[in-house]
Amino acid sequence: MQTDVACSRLRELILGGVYPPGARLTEMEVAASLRMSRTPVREALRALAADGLVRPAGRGVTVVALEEDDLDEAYQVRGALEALTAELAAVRQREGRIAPADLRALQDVAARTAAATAEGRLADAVPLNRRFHRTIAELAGNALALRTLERVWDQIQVSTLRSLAPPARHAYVSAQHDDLLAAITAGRPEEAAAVARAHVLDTRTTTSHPYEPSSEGDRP
Amino acid sequence: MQTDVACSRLRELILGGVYPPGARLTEMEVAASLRMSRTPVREALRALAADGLVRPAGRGVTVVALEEDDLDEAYQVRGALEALTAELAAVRQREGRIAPADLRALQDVAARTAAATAEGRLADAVPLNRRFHRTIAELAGNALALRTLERVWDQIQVSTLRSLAPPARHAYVSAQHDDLLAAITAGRPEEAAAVARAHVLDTRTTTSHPYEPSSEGDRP
DNA sequence: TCTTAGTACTTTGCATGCAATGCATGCAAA
DNA sequence: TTTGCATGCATTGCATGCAAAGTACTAAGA
Repeated sequence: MQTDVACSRLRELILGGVYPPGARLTEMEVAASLRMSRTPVREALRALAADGLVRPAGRGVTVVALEEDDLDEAYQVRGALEALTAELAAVRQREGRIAPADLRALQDVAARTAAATAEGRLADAVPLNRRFHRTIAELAGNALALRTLERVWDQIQVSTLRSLAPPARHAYVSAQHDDLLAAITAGRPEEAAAVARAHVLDTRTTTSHPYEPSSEGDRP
Repeated sequence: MQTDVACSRLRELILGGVYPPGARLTEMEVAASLRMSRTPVREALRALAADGLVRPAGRGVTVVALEEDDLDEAYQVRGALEALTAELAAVRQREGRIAPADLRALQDVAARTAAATAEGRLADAVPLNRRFHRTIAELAGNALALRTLERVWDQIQVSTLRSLAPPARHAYVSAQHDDLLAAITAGRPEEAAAVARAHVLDTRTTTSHPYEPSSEGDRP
């Protein structure tokens, strides 16, 4: 269907930064550029709004641009959910319910992430990093958690397109990934949960705050 | 707008059990009964699908009917998120950032929930119970967590309409609520998180499994 | 120059028509 | 009795027209 086409196409464009945070989209514009009528575009925009990628802003919609406070919230939710998925994955591993091939695939992704990170290939490292986290969520066997996390990841990704991770922290991040991988591989749920959450919150504090929010009036 | 009307009206009907889990809805039916054209109905159905209340099923959509496995997943996510909101609420309380009036409102809801529960007024107790949990999530000050939890609560509510909580556990539930309230009031984040999560998972195990799923083909 | 009111235009929201799709029903044949 | 197929119909997907609502711009008055 055209609606799905519009949806995935727009998602790519937004996540790719072609439509940057704050950009305004109108039905007619998008319909013209995608060469379809307004109806499917309309539905696609509503779907993206439900996913939190755009939000209605008077006339039309704007690409979501999370404030610092919103990013804090997003990372808190992400931390809680990734702690859950890491824990569940570790439990499954402990109970022998994770196929060796799947575990090896995870280790492989981790290794490639570390390599890309170490060599400074950010264009590779960023998607690999996300894939590492997603693979864990898949191993957890909780589809709802996975879907929910995808939403949160998307929102965070859009709002942090400009500020790619500072290279100085890369070794540190890799070490955290290793710890998480080890906890899961060894089947230690509590440790996996704690490491995952700490890693996510750490990512927040080291990636962010280009300026201090200094308590100004922040009601939209 | 009519779309919003259709959306909230349908949400009521579904959460109220008028359209029971598994019920099939077609655009034309709904449009006729709500006396509007198919276009806003169509958008409303898509919005509900994004919220997980209905899902596309061949022609039209069906009201979501979570399997036991799906309910397990939903409760896991709910547990993780409510642990987060309880923790955040306790932190805010500890830091004196919760208005005394808000805290009293929470205590009030807790008391009314306990009363309704003790007196067996299930019709009151169920919405009050949800309101208790929602009030905590509101106190946490994390809008994303609140929105996400609303989604999960909705899905759970739809799928557990028939099986109202077994009366035998009511005293137990009230005790757990008291513990949670106490941990938040005293500003003890770790304890609040642990109690909240345990309470949610406990709700799952005591509310559910009317029959053992015993691995039969269970497509309706 | 600043403010205000009026007007015109952009853009959305909804309805409806048309075409396409997929499912059900019935019939025929094995 | 069952399987295969064809036909008809219910239902959706998309386009377009029209009306309403909000916004921006212009002009006039203070």
